Amino acid sequence: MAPAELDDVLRGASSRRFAAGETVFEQGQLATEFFVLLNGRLKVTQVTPEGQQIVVRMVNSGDLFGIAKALRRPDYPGTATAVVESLVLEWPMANWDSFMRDHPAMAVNAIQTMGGRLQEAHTRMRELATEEVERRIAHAVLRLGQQSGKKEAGCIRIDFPISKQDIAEMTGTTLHTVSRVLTAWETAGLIEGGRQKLLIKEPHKLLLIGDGRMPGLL
Amino acid sequence: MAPAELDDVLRGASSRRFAAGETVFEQGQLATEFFVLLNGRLKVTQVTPEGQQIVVRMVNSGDLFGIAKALRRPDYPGTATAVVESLVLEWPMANWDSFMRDHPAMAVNAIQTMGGRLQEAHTRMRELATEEVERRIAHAVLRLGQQSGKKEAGCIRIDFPISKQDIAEMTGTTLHTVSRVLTAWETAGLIEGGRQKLLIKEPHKLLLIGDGRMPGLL
DNA sequence: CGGATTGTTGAGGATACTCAAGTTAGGTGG
DNA sequence: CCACCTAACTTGAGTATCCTCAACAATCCG
Repeated sequence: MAPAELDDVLRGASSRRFAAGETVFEQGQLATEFFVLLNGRLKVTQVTPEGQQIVVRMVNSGDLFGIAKALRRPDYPGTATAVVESLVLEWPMANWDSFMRDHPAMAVNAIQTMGGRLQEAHTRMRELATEEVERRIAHAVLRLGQQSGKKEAGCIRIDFPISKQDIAEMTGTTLHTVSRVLTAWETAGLIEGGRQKLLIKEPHKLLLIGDGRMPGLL
Repeated sequence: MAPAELDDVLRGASSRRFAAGETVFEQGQLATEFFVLLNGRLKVTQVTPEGQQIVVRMVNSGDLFGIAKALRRPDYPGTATAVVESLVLEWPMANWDSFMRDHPAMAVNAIQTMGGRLQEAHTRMRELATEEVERRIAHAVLRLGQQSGKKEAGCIRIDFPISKQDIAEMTGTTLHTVSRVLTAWETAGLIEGGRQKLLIKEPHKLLLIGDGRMPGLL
């Protein structure tokens, strides 16, 4: 995008800071803004009518989020919560249509963002539909590592806090089952430091478990 | 879209007919075309490395499909099979970028198509993660009715053949369980004619089951 | 230091899968 | 038009996975 064009786009934006635990927007709220995450980490969750929660996705630096307009919805379909201190850029949703019209590069970008999400959603659907719990957890942990992990000498560090409850809500299982699985993995030396900043010590073995090419430790 | 613009778009297209059971494209194949379904009904499936199949979605008249480019993929991620005789319009994938660039209306359309699919994918994810089998089947059947059913005096007719295997692959369960559930529903008078053209006789009761506000018949 | 949140671990049981054997429906060819 | 054949479905029994319930332990945070 040309610098002049970029200027034009940024002129409409304002930035905001969120502390860990604060929410950027809540499920059901009227969608008055859309956002880009500049820095930090968010999780997007949904609550079912019965009160069960699921984690829809994690938002990483650079990601577009809260684009209810693209889904033709007046409200946000989920809640976005900062898991670490985060900085976001926000635009009035009223700008969305004109942005799409006047900046084809942004439209293409939006399409590709949605394409990526659609693929991930399909992957998770397939996992939920066909895989047993331990494999789903392996895939979820590996995905976290890929999307927001840092390599450290063959290991992968997930450097933001992720609770077992969160992992359960990503994989359609319970806190209890996640605890049992991760304990078994830690005992076998595949991972470490479950509580705050998970370290994947043997990504390769986790991958084997995820693909069902290794027995599983339960 | 202006008639002249539409003409321009249609010039690049060719149409093709598929008999029931024929495939429009197969998973893994190089994506050389994208499509619009003019008439008929398709299902899009994926096969897991272990050989399990899942139904990703049904394609209805007017739907855009096979848009691998929007997902930044060189190949089709799934297989599209005609479930009834179908007519499709196809364009060389090479036209995709120029279409998006030159016809903002098409870009907006593509975004909204993807938005709709993303929402459906999230809904199914949530169902798979939190609901028990009978409720998932209820939701899947109701979704089929909404997307491609015809109202007949308070009932809803799904007028294309749908096997129990297909429903199982939509809901992450087995043929056997689907059979037991549908048999129970048919006995209770909620549905009829499971084999070829399913008739939903009591959509309201199915909705109650889907939402967990009715005991379930297993 | 104390309360709250988060995680651990065990026992028991329900849901839904697997395996297995039969049945029905639908299409095909004689 | 009927007989046959195959694919789709039905139904039962046994069982595995994973959930629920429950009590306790550890960690975090002010």
